[in-house]
Amino acid sequence: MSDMRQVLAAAVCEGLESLGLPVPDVQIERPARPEHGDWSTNAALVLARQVGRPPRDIASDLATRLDSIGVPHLDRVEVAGPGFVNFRLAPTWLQELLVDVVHAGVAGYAAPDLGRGATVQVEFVSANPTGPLHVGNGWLGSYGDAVGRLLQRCGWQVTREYYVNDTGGQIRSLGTSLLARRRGESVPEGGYQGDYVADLASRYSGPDTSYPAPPSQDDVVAAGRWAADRILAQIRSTLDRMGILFDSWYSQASIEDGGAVADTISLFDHKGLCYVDQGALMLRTTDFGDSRDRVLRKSEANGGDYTYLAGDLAYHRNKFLVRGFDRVIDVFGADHHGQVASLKAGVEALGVDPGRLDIRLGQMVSLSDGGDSVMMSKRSGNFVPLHQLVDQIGPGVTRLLSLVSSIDQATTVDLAAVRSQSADSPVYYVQYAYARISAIHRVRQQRSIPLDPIHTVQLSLLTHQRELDLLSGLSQLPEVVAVAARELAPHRVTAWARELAGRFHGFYHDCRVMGDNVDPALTQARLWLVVAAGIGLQIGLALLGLAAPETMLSSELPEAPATAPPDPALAPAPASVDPAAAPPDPAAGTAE
RNA sequence: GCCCCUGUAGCUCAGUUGGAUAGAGCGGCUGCCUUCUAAGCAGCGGGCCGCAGGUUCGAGUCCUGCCGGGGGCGCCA
Repeated sequence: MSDMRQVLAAAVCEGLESLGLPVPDVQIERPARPEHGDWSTNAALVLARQVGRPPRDIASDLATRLDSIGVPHLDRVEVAGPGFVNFRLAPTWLQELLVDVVHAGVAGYAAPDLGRGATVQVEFVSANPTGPLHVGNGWLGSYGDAVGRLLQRCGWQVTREYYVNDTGGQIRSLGTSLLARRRGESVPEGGYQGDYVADLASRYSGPDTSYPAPPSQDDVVAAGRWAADRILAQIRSTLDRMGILFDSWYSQASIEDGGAVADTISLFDHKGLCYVDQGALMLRTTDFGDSRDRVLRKSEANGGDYTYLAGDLAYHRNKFLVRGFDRVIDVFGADHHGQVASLKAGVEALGVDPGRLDIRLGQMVSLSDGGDSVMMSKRSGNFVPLHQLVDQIGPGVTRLLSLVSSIDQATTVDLAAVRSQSADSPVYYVQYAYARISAIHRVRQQRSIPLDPIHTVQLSLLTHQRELDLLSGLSQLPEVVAVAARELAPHRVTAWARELAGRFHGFYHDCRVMGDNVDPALTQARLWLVVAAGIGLQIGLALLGLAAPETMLSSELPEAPATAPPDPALAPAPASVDPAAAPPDPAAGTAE
């Protein structure tokens, strides 16, 4: 596998050393403008001050030296601008890359082993089962899911987990609301007002509370748990539709019932980190950077229950010390910002290196409908549920919409605009490119055109700018995947996939693969280029959790696009292509 | 008051550890289907990258200060 950046970096180092110059942090970058070459380095600019010579002098010395070193594929070295050294490569570079892509296949290309088998738990969504998911849950859901796919591709052992908050006051409140509805009474202040509660109440066959006596605590909890189970099933089904998958659903009640909260607190106590203040049991989180100490167990006057933090720390003790994850990523909404400092402090108090805990806050998603903002309040029951949006625009469009921008960016979803533009969604742009690739392979088979083994094909015929642009796009995927995984930023993959689809459409338009006017040798080269583009798109689409459809007929475009559910089989689909032998089925392994 | 995120084209957003003349989609206008799907391609128009300083050979990107937007600072979860 030829990593051009490394090859060039090594050459630049060698060149500088042979000139007797110090070797700085050599940066090899891809210039934005084609006239600046395929790659460039700023080494001369960085060195200028240190050495006390004009940057262009250094650059031109370096350029002549590099010319004589004999770097593979290097066509020309030029000095430009304030002192850049620009590299222009021969097309052989990209033709060789094509072979690399085909050999590596979907499973092997752009799969840097960054995790080296370390375990990572990604916890996300974790919405309370007291009502349907809202759109914001969906956004962070596809984010967490995509992060899981990315890390998995990059050599981590990933566990995606939903923490089910199935205990405590919210469940009681849900039970109270349910029973009130069942008796035909209005839901009490602070209860859950949504229609789904009335709906559930009509189906609840629990204790008959139609008699005047008030329901007991047991009745309330039983009703609440019953309702939470039903709601959780709905949540699951919505997430399934969007291809947001979990390996584990972890019950908060199971933690509390197992006594883990008490165990965790006694662990703190043994370390001398606890004290009692006004009847409440406190944890010295200020010892670990928090702005104030936090309550673990409320005073008797306040009910004497454990706080949410105590449960959360027990849960994190479970993650790090019981299940032993090397790394934990918590994906929260920005409205949980207030708990970050105490959670991090508490984890450190457990004796865990806080660097192993990564808390990612997703900024808020707000909705508007043609300019009027739409409120989202679960308790009032006045909000747009995620499943409704999915019904309207389809899971694929919803999913990609949530993966185009960074989660650091607060977004406003204009429902009116999204509905009217869903047919123009970038997801179709990318999927259509894949469908075109599939169509080319279908037609090839229909016309009984053979696909010769790649080592017998004249890839040097691939010199059209469109062909080279497409290959250049493919060459960027490994670094895009690596950066996206490092920054936990799947939207970078989205940007790449759109870009690559664009390059493919351009190629498709200008470069006919098969036909009477096309030299058969060129057909062969282009067919392999199409195979490679398909591999790249499959990788990108799988990372984003989107289907790679073999056909998209415009007659099926109508107003309500019913996108097939995304591939549940996760990232690297096992569609390896044997480059030496038979023609591949471009869509193998990405079935629905 | 303090903490986190953020301000880029009419709208929604990209912009790779600071790189050369800032990009895409949508919307507007104009061309291109006898060929492997026009859900496509090509072109035109659209910008004081919130403002002001600073660091640097070089700042949309880093630092400081203002201005604007969102979120958070519970014995709630």
